[in-house]
Amino acid sequence: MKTPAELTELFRARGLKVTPQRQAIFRVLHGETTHPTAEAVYDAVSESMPTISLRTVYQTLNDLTAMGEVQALDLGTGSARFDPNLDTHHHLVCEDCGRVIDIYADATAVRVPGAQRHGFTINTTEVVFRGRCPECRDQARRKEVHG
Amino acid sequence: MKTPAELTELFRARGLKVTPQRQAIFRVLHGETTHPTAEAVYDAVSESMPTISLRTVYQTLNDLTAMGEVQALDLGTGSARFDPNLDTHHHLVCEDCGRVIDIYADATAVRVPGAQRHGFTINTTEVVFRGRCPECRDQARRKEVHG
DNA sequence: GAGGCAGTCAACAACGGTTGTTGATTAGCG
DNA sequence: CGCTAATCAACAACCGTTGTTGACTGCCTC
Repeated sequence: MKTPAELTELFRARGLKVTPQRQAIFRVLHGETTHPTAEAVYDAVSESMPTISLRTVYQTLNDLTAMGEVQALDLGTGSARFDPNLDTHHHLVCEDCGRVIDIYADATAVRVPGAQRHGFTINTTEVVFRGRCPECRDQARRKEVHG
Repeated sequence: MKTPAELTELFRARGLKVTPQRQAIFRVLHGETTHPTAEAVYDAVSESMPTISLRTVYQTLNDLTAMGEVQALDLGTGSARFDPNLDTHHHLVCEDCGRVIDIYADATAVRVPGAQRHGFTINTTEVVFRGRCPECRDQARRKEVHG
């Protein structure tokens, strides 16, 4: 994603004010690779700015999403996740803990055969790999042994 | 998906009773290709059985899901959708109206490169194509003209 | 064919994630 | 400097889904 400085410019250009809260959110998101939920962003920002409200975090994340600077993901983990990675990529999701990992795999070969297109205009192709992360697998195995 | 008769057997084998409500749900789902929401199933069943409760529909759909006889899909359309199609297939989703269409496309070539696997055990690979159905596209165009 | 118990019902509450609202306060930026 | 957006706290509400209760029904086994 863009740097906090670049986002600052963008917000100003859009007539949006660049508040300390927003800057703090920019900083948290920048370089983030864990696809945090709004709640997670809120927690992270709260460390340096304990008075920020969850409401404000949602607001700013939605602004960023509307501007296309982050991507909102619904991966069926209960809550939306915000992905600062704008490169074309896919996702690997742990079915237990909900952890999300970026995957760079070529999916250009996967197309909808014309006969099945039903007149749709197709905009995006997402691939979601689901499975279990090592931690959750170990935990499950440990449970089995003890059960 | 299995026929109502086969599902009846399965339910009995599991010690679950085959009530008229459940049979009505079986009948609605059988041959269904529209990936209905629980609400939609409820509406459909209500026609022949006006006293059925939404609660019961959820219960039975969850039972069927647990038994692997339908697949619960979260495609980011706000509510879960139930897919009676158990063949390996993918989905085409209208970003406007949420309509879902089954897609048979070969995605076996799409794999997670080993280096990116992070030790995950990968169980499934879902491909979701997003776009607009003809109806929603026309509607959007009409709006543009008038706007 | 009768009884036990799963299933169902209605009605209601509650959940979790997210958004709306209000009214007061703060502070960015032209 | 002042306009106005942004924020805050506190609360309510939304939607889809699940839990609960207590009474009733009817499937299925024996």
